[in-house]
Amino acid sequence: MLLSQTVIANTLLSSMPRAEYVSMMGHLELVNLAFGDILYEMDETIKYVYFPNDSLVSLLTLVDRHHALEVGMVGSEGLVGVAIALGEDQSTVRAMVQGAGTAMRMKTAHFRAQLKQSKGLQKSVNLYTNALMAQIAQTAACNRFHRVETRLARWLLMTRDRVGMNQFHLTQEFLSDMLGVRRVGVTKAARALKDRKLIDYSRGNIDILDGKGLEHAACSCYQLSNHRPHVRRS
Amino acid sequence: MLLSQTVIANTLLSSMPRAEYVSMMGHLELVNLAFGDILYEMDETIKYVYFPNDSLVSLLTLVDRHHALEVGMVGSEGLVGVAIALGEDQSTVRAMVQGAGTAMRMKTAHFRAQLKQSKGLQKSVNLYTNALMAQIAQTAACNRFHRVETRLARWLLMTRDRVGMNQFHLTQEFLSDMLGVRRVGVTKAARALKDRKLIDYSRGNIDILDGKGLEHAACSCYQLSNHRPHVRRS
DNA sequence: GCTTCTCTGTACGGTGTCGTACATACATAC
DNA sequence: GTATGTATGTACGACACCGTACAGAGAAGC
Repeated sequence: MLLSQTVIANTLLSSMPRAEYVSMMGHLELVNLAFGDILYEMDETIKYVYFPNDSLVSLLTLVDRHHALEVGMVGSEGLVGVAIALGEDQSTVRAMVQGAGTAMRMKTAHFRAQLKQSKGLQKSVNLYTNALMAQIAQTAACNRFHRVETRLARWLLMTRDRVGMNQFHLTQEFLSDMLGVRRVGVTKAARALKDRKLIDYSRGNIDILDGKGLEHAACSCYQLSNHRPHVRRS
Repeated sequence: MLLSQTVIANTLLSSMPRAEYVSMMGHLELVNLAFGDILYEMDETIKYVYFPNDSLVSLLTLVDRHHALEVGMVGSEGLVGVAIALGEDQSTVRAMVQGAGTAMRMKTAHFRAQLKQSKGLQKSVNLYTNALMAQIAQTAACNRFHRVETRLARWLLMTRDRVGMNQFHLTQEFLSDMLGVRRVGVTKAARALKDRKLIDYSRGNIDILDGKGLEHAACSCYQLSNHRPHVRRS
């Protein structure tokens, strides 16, 4: 793996003024994130903030000890642990690795110190926080009004955009916790998309066959929650 | 109305160091907010940030031109327009006055200038932003998993806590946009709560008869999204 | 080969909400 | 008092999803 290439894969970091980035490099640590890793639990103290490179992290809200629901998705465009930038020590959500890969991580104390002296980082993080908030709000409405099949399509597209590939490994059991539905509900929705030749899958290996078609099958929330942050941040 | 009393009703402002507050007083303007006023529309430029005193503001996400859903509720514990503090000029939600009353408002440019020189304000606003984000995430899950009757109970309690009274005026038509359900759905849920002697109402005049009982009828989300921010912020 | 485990598919009654239409009750204005 | 408008209540078929149970099908271990 080319370290120099990996280091700047996170756009929040790569878009920083060079001088600022250099000043924080010493505290950045490259780590491998494995599928299923829990970066932190709900109400748990945050020790590190993570800047995903090619990894992908889900933010989950847990309810009634039974149900889980994804409220946000963080890839190379963002950071995990915005609460730290907002002065809070604990997470209000579970952060779980949904796509294996690498990330840069930094101790919370160092991150806060860096934020104080780095205007560029501050600005990027703030804008990202706002975009994440918008994503969460959009997801909330989407989960309320749209059908599982539609939401699944949106979810797959958002994942594709962040991992940058049309194939990835995710079981239906896992997806049911993301979408907040039964596993059987995922089966039916996935089956429908498969029958329409938009995707293919087998034992967790998902393949997006027709991206354009899948976008058409997804709800308008995809356009909003996914593209808007990118446009705005530049 | 006693002005001096009204001015410090917003806890975000009243909890600031006195010196800082004095320095921003000149730019704070006392305004009356009427029920139904739209402070700003989705994707609209934010001209003022608002610090509600006894007023209450709903943050709504709009979907498919049909549906509306409340994702956040802002009373005297917060401010409307956190996006400004995060460096964004436009709102990603609609902000609508749900409870008439007064608020302090400030031009966005002044607010940003003030933020730069006032550490206390910065800290308060950041912590509130985090609490709001947690509220939105919790609401997202609640809307997904809990029934209308349960959510209505929670919503009424949250409103009560913010207006500080057991009576307020809200039609079922209005409530349907808050909860993201049909008006008829609200009727059935409200009727059930009425039959249980937890609330009473007539033509929009809602009266909470049994607060404790209503808390029992509400979901656990009420405890979390409502109380946690208060505990944390102090 | 066989067993075991994981992942996916199918079935079925139950229920919460939807969309729509219409009826009743109260409030206000004239 | 009558008319009009607003708020609430009732009805009914449709449907998306639930909870649960069980059956196949592919992968991995022995």
